[in-house]
Parts: sequence; structure tokens; C-alpha cells
Amino acid sequence: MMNCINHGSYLEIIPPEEFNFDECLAFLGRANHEILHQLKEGTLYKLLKVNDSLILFTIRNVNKRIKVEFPEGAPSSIEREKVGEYIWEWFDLGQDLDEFYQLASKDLVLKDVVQKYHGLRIIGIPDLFEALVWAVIGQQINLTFAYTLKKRFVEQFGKSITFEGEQYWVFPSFNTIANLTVEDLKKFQFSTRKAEYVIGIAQEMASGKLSKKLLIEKNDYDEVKKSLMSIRGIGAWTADYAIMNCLHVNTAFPIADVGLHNALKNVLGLENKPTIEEIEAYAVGWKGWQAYATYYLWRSLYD
DNA sequence: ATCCAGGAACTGT
DNA sequence: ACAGTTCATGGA
Repeated sequence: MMNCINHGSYLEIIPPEEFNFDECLAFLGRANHEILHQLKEGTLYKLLKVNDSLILFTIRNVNKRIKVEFPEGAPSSIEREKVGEYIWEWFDLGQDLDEFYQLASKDLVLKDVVQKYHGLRIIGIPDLFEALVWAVIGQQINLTFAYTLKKRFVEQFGKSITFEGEQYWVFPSFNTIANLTVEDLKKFQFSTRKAEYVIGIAQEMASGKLSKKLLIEKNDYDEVKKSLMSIRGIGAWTADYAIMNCLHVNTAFPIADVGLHNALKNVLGLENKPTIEEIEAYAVGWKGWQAYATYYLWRSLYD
């Protein structure tokens, strides 16, 4: 299913028709505090851990294709393949958005945003630990501070390489975090709760009780959500956030999300943020595509 | 100062 | 099952 040509020194990914690389970059570029990727003049830089090696790659748009290069020299063929798979999943390129666009073009709430950001895809978080930790960090604090906490977390416990004077980071492994104490994280302004949640999730994954593979095997949205919510620190919002960003399930719907509420308020020109009941009413026509509806509405917050 | 932030657990009914 | 309270900290 992945449409990727391995040229040896570089990769060429052929995205599906409904894809706009610039829209995706616009979304990625919204977070100027982001530490896990960098955007320079239309080129995206990212460091990826493949087995035990750290691979730096760049991606940019060349003739409607995604060109992937390796500034430090091309890794092995298998590693290049892994990088291609990562990008394919990261940009959710396996998704056929036709049905969503059909549905959204007739929806009063979504009509304008899907037209405006056409070709945008859910730029996910393929790593389950990263997806869950990022969601927990973001719980009930402003995004600016959330990025600050994430930066400290990554710079303290992640790995990095330096290339042409810039440092590139990969997210910490759950094995590293599983061995920390709450105090280790409180030093970086994590609250006691957040520290407990993050370490608990790491331990759950280190023990093998929680993994992306196990969740995928459930192959059922409700089961996956229930399973995630049984973990301390993961409520409905965090579960849906991870399900939409990591497992690419389009029925995931973080309906309590404040960003979604603000987006709806703006898009609809409301006086106040809508209630959950009102959002449920707006969303009756989004069935099967709640995650994409949410994502496009999030995108509208960054204009 | 004051309100709130891409919530969740806990407590009491 | 449901509603109210507490947690924690920085941004605007």
C-alpha cells in the first residue's frame, strides 16, 4: 500500500491525490517551540530512531512528490524503507479522503474549512508512547507551556545528534522513563500528577502490557478506548487524542477538547463556546470522520 | 490579580 | 450514574 520509490541515496514518496504538502507544513510550522522536527525554507528536518540508529532525514515537495533525503548519508536499504513507512504513516497517506470531502462539502460547519485546507492530513504521532505522553503533558495547561514541558522532557531524557550546528532530537524511550521517580520530572515543572501519569504509562509499556501492536490487534474503537482509559491518567480526551493521532482511527472524537470548542466558536461566529450537547448535534453528519473533522477545525485556529 | 488552559481523579450523593 | 471538587502551573 505504501507508494514509495527507493532510489538508493534518496526516497520518493508518491502521495495520494487528495494531498497538499504545503498545508501539512503549515500545520507543522504552527508550533514554533516544537523540538521533534524543524522547518526551514520548505524543507522539514526530522530525526528518527530505527532499531538502534538515529537517522536524520529531510523531506520536501518536488513535483507533487515527497522527496526524502539523508543529509548525513544514506542509511541501509532496510532503514530507508523504515523511514518511508514512518513518513507514510506520519502524514496519514494511506487514507482515502474522498468520502470525508463528500460528506464535509454538504456540512454547514465543515464546508468552508475543508475547502480552505484541502489536502491537509492528520499529521499524527506514530509512536504510541510519544502520543500518550504528549497528550498527558497537554492536559489542562496552555499549549505554550505544554511545548516548554515537552522540550525539557525531550532534552533531558531523549537522544540527539548535531548536524551543521543544529541539534535534532528523538523522543525518550519508555524504558528510560519507566525508571524515573516523580521527583525527577517535578524538577522540570511537571505537576505530581503529570509525573505519575507519564511514569505510569512508561512502566505499562515497559512491562509489555501496553503497546501499539496490542491495541491494533483489538481492531475495535470501543475496546481500544476502554483499554486505554483503564490506565491512570488517560481519560476520554487523552484516549481519543491517541487513537486519532497514533492509531489513525477516524471515528475517534476528542469532543471535550478546548481547541475544538474554540474552533467551533470561531467558525460559527458563536457568542460562547458550544456545549457538548451542541457539538454532538453539529457532529451527527460527521459519522466515520470525526477525527478528520476535528483536525480541520484545529487547523482553523492557526490562521 | 484573575481567568483559563488541546483534563483526570477523587469524593459524595 | 452523575455532579461538584481538587489538583498544579504558567500564559494572557
